[in-house]
Amino acid sequence: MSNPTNEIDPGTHPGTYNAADYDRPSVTVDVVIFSLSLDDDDLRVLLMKRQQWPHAGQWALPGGFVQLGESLDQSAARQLQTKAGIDSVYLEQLYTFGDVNRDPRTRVLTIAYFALVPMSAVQIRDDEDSHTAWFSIFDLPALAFDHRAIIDYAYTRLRYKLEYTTVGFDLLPDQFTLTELQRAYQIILREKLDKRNFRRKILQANILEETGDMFREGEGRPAKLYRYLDDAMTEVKTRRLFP
Amino acid sequence: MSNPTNEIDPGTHPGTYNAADYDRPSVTVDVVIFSLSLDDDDLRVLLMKRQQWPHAGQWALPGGFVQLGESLDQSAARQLQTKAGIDSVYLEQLYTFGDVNRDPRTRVLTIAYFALVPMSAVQIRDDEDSHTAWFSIFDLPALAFDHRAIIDYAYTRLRYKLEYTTVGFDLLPDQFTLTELQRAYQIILREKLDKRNFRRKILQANILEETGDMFREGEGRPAKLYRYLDDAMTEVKTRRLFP
DNA sequence: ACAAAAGTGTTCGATATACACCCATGT
DNA sequence: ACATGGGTGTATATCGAACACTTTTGT
Repeated sequence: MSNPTNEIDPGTHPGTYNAADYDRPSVTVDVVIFSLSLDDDDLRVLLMKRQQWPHAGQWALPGGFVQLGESLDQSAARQLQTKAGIDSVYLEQLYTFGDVNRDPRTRVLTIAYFALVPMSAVQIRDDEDSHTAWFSIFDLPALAFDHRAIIDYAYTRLRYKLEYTTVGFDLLPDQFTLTELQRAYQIILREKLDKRNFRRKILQANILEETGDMFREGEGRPAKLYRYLDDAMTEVKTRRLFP
Repeated sequence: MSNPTNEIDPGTHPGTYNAADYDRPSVTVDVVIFSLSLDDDDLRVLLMKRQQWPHAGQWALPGGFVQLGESLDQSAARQLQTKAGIDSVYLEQLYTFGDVNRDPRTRVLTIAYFALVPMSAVQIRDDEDSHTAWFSIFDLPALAFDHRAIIDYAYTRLRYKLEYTTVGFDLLPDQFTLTELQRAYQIILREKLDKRNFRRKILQANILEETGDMFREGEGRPAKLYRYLDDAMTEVKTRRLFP
């Protein structure tokens, strides 16, 4: 595992060498873009169909090389813009995948990000280009590279964060009803939540304000619309939102 | 931010190109090695003094280049072995730091890891080589690169994980008393815990077994020694160990 | 009038928190 | 005998979980 001729340490004991002279892996960023479809109770991920070797014809996460002049966060944001036309959404670094043979071409590390985009912001040219499409996280096709593992990891993190942060709001449009919010939680957590308990807890957390408007659709009593108070902390202190 | 000539996507739409032909950053791994000194109520980090430019004379995290033939986890484990002589400890990937100018030499990403080593496993040649030393996390010297930010991030993660996992045990030797365990928690969380409540909760969690031995030192009643049940889950289900 | 969705309180069990004294040993 | 650290139980407050009916609208 240890290769003495390559055992150089730029961080602590650099010799008189040029860091750029040594073997370097290729580095990409891949983004797991989540969105919610409340209509059919589905959590979806954006995938792109590969056109070339390796894994030609398989679906893969949107991603690309990290350029030398951009930070990792910038690179991930650029993928969102260029691949999905999405701007300024929730974006968080997830994990760096670096198994030696995860890419057959050469050594490629990938820094995985996950993004949450509200349904309303989704204007992907989905049909214009059948190489880009949304897939249910509960029914994924075969995926290129280790992208299945990356998505699984991202979904675990999403469920986890939902319990003690307010990331759920990033999947909803600016204004939403409490029923919509509850359904978002139910889809992601895959469990039914009690309506009264849910509403009490979310309102007691003091992170929502009524917009004053109402949402009417079809029959039934109109629902109050709420807005997320952005200045509310995103970490819900010491106690979980949904323990 | 977007450079069209470099806008190639190996993950999704690779052209007929060689991934290795494009600009690649250098990639290192840096490890935040934590240890506890129960004697003086201190949480410590292992640092190494840099000998060369840049930041010569400043302290830095142990780390080094990722080699093409090793995974990231292997690379981190190798740093632990070669820099600190430590084997098989708790080791977890933390975050990848990739700001454009974090290293003045060239573009260098670093994948930060954090390690928890029990006091008993610490046999660093600390005085033999004054370039390696332990520092209190509460009183750090000036650090090279962005290593201060990396340590801060690692400490936040450690405190956080302590509350809902059992990582605390990885900082203790194989056998320990409940008082030692409580002090470990108190040092990391920086708060005093109630003795009775602490003991009740940790014992009710069913993750410890009595070794049968007693610990005697100086005056006072001897204390029962406990061992961590390794087969106990490390994630404490849905409820926090210390809410 | 009725169907459909929004909205609303209370009870009960579990858990967290606060708190003070006796026990076993070394000196 | 006393100093030192180990070990133990109870009462109260808070929080989570379970549970069903009324209100407002469209048709």
